[in-house]
Amino acid sequence: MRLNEMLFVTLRETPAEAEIPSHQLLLRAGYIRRIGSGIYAYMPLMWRVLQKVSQIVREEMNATGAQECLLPQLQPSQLWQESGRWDTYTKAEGIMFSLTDRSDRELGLGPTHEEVITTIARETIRSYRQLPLNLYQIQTKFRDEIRPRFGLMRGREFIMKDAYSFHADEASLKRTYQAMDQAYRNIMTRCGLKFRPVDADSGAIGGSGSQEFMILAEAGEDEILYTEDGNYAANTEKAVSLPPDLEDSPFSSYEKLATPETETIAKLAEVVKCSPTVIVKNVLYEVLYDNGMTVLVLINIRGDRDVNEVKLTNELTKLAPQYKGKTIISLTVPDAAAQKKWAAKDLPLGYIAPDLDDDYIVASKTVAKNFLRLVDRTVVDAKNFVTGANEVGYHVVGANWGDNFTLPELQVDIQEAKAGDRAIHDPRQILSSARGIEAGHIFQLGTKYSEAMGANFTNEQGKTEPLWMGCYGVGVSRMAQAAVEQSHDKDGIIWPVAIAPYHVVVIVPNISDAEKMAAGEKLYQEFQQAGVEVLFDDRKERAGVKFKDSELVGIPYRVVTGRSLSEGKVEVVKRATKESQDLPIEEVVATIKQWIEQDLLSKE
RNA sequence: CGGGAUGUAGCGCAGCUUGGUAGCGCACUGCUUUCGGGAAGCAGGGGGCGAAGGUUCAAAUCCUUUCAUCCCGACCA
Repeated sequence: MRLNEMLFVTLRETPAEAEIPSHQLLLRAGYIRRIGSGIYAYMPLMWRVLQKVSQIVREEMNATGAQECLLPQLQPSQLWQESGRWDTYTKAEGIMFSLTDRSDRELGLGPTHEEVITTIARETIRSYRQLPLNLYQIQTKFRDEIRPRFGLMRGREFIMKDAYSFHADEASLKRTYQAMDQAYRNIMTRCGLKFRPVDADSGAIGGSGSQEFMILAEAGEDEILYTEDGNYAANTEKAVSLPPDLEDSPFSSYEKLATPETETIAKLAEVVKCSPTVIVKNVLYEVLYDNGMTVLVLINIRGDRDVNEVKLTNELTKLAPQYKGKTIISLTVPDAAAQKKWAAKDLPLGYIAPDLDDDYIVASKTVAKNFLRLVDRTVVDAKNFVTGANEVGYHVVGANWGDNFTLPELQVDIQEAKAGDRAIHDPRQILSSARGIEAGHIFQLGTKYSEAMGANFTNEQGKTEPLWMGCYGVGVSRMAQAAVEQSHDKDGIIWPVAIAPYHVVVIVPNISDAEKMAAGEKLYQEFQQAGVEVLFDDRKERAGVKFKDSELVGIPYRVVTGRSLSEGKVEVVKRATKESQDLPIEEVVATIKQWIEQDLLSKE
């Protein structure tokens, strides 16, 4: 491609809207343009990058025997009502754009495609003989994100590869899950990315096991906890750990103490002179289920630990049937306004005890009359602990379960693991923290959707059974930006060769120099004939502008028909290292072609 | 949804306090010189200040409403 004929606009200054390097660089180098919040146009160079990423994804998927297809983005609400996700996706998480057509039919713009694919499966899969199957597509997804951010990192419209597999039994599902795990590792590696697979929460997609592929970068939205031995890595949302040991309580007898102005754990620990680990913290949450039922949740957890709301949400979802609900609409710490709706009297905030009386709640048809009491495992064995006295300005010390408070029956793990905690698999290993960008996520769905939607097959024994399913996603556009986040310098982008929009840029420093222009033109033709993806900078610009642009845009190899031309040589510069050398003009094409081939091979 | 901030030319910004009819840098157009690290000079073109309403002789500037965008938080009392 000749730059002179291309829509090629770079910016000298960073647009104010961009915060992180990858977003700034993609805008400055002219790869993307913002059209609305979380909505971007992919310009010609970006589209080439996205197609390269897609092609790598496609090759790795095909290699596992998966088949590519294309599913509709416009999806009837009926399908989502069958799976039970219409309400959660349009109301609770509010992540699905929904619309009504001229005949008053409700439709959603596909944020994901389990419903569609399951419909197809139930209509077409009859027998175990057709299994296993794995169907995938690469397509634009729509999600009404709460807060779109960082350019392509979290957009409301983005490109995703999603795959869905169907199986006769769990063992077959696990085999495909393993194959996908390997395919995803291959994809990330081939794209030149540093990544880490981690245990993950399944979220609203549901199902049992799931794993995320995190691209390591400081700007990542997720925190990863891992051990140096390589045997454990998990998203903080999901991570389990052994907290630091309990310290001995300085109290041996039960006593009520005046502790004015000790609403926070830090202040309390200072005033009563004890470690936060001997404090039992009591946290109040308010959960709203999909049937309109509000339940107040009282959690007892160790003073030095925080509640992991993802874990809590999972526990509360399990308990939903108890309140005749199916899913959670919202989970909040009730503020003063929220408390007014159900509190019979002022709560002793900051001084709540595990036995906070249920008469604080004004029960009604929509508010459960008792607190849902959950105790985190961190305080089940607490001895002589410190906790609130249900009276502003007072705490109790030397308390024990059984003697002073009833240990709640529901014992759960809802503490948030932190860097520095010990690992469960080997307590000698300490968890370290890193930040990552979630680029891929694979799930073992099990029979959740097939059961809900009646997608059955006949097994070898002639029995009707629900299909086992898995689903597997890759954020294609997110991965492309993540690559920039991971690979850039002060001058611009440094694309991994495998996903660079072009491999070589031929620069003529001054197009009015006929000899240099002719040499550039000849090289451009030769690169093309050799099948090398080449850009030709034949613009009427000064040399400095062309050099700056080539670095900003991040083309891996630069060839300059410049000063050394008189000796029959051209300058070749590697973008990543800025390493420069003069090569005889007749050897350049073959040499660079070989470098590119090596670059691509070494990643496979 | 809450909090913070910002909307003035394609991009980055000034001007608003103290109303007087829009400006700077980059980019863009033409010419001259320059020509391997975002050139210099000269001459140009483009916006009516996010939108709507109001106050006023007069509004980017003051008031009201509204829309959009960005950032932080979605949290333990």
